[in-house]
Amino acid sequence: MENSNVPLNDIYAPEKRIYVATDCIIFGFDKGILKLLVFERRVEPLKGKLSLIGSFVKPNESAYNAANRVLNEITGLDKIFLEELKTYSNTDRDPGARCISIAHYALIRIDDYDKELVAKHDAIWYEVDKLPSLVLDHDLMVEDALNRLRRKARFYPIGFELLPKKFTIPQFQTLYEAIFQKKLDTRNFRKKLMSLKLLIPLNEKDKSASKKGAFLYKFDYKKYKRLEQQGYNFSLFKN
Amino acid sequence: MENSNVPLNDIYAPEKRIYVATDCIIFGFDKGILKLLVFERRVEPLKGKLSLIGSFVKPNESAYNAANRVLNEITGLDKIFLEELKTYSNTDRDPGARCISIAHYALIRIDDYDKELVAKHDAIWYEVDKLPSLVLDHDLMVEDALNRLRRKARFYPIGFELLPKKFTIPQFQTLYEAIFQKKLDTRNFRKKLMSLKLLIPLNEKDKSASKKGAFLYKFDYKKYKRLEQQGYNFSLFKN
DNA sequence: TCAAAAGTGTTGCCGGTACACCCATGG
DNA sequence: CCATGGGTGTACCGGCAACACTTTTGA
Repeated sequence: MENSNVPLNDIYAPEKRIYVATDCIIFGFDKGILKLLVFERRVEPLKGKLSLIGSFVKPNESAYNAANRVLNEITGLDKIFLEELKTYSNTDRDPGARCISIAHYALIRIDDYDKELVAKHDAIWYEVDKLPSLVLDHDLMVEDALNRLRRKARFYPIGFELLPKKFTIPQFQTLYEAIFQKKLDTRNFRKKLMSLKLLIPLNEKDKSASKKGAFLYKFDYKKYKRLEQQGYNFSLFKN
Repeated sequence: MENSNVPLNDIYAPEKRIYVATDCIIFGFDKGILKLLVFERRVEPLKGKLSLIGSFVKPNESAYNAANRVLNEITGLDKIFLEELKTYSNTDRDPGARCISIAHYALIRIDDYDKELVAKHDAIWYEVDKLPSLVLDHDLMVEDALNRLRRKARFYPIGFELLPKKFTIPQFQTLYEAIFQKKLDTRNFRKKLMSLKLLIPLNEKDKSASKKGAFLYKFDYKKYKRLEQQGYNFSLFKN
C-alpha cells in the first residue's frame, strides 16, 4: 500500500478482517519416488482428511518466515529450499472464514529430517501420483506446485536439493525421471549434467544399488549460486 | 489453512490483525519507450512522493479481483494482461501498519486507456529507466516485475499485450529492444517471430515511422492460447 | 536525388537427440 | 559365470547467430 505514518483508522480500511495463512507443499524423494508430505487430521473437524501443512502468519513474521517455521516444526530442518508459489485468495476458498493462503513449496532431503517430529505431527509421506484428494483448494496448490517444480527443474539443476548430500548420477537421473514422468537417455543426461561442471567427484562409490557401484558426487553449491547470479543458463533439456 | 466449518474463535488466531493489500506494476509502451504508471500523492502524508497504485483487498474479492478493480478505476481498462507477481510481507515494510501486499503486474496498450481517468487519479507515465525512487518497498516490486517481464518475454510473445491491436514488425522489435535493453538483429528477429505463425497480416501499411511504410499485423490470440495450453515452446531467444 | 526505415538469404557452428555395447562385481 | 546396473562415443540434424545489400517513397 502507498501509505504510512498515519493513524490506522484514517486510511486502513475498517472492513471485515481477512486472515493470512501459509500452506507448504513439501516435496521429498525416496527410493526413486517423488513424495509429498501431508498431514492427516486425527481430530474433528475433518477428521481423517488430508491437508497440506500450514499456519497463520503471525504479526511478527513474514509469510516466508511463517512457512519456514512450519517446516521447521515438522521436519526439524532449516535453511532448505523454500520458495513462494502463489497466493490463493478466492473468497470462498475456506468456508470457515475469509482467509487467504500464501502457498510455498519446499524441497527436502528425506533422509535428513527428524522422523520423530514428522510422526508426532501426524504427517505422512505420500507418493505424488497416489495422493488422495486434499481439503479445500489444496489439490490445486499441489498441481500448481508440481508444474512449478517441473519448470524449475527444467532450467535449474535443483535436483540436488532433493538428494542426499552425496549422490550418484543414476540417482540424479532417476529423480528427473520421476519429476518429468518419462525415461531419459543415460548418455545424454550424463553429458549434459557434467557439462554444467557443478558436480564435485568424490573417491567413493555407492554400492547399494548395484554390484559395480556408482561414483558419488557432491554439488558445488557456491559455484552454482555464483553462476546463477550471473544469469547463467542451466537448462537441462530443451523440450 | 487446513480447517473449515469451525467457529472463528476456535482455530482462527485472535492475533493482531494483518491487513491485506495489492499493488500494481503497470507497464506501457509508448514511442519506443517502456513506461510505468505511477501515482503522485498530492496530499499529505508523503505529498509529492511517488508510489505504485494499490488498494486494500476487500472481503468480497480475491487479490486478483482487487488488482483488476484498481486497474479499471485508473485506466478504464478491463480484461488485460494481469498476473500475480509475488507477495511482499516483511513485518517492517509499511511503518503505518502490519500490512502485506500481493503485487500484480499488468501490460497495457497506452493508446487504449482513458486519459482523463489517468489524469484524474494523479497518475503519471514514467520511463522505466528514469523512474525516481518510490515509497516503501515499491522500488523492489518494480525491479522484480521488470525481471519477471524479461523472463516472460523471453519465452512468450507477450509483446503484443503492450502494442496497439494493429502493429508492425519493427514496432514489435523496438519493444523487445526496450525490454531487454539491447539491439536485436532485424533479420533474425523477424524470422523467429514469423516462424511462430501467430501474426495475421493485414493489407495495410503504417507510414507514421517511415516513408516506405511497414505492413501492419494483428496477433492471433486464439491460436496462441490454444498452443500455450499444449505446452508449445514460444521462446524468442536462447540467451 | 537522397535520407531513412523496411524488408530479405546464406552459412557456420553448436548443441540436442538418437542410438548399442563393454565394464565391474557380488552372489 | 551370469545377472544387474554403471559407464562410454558418434553421427545426424535443426536452430541460433552473424552478417550486407536492395527497395520504397516523401521531402
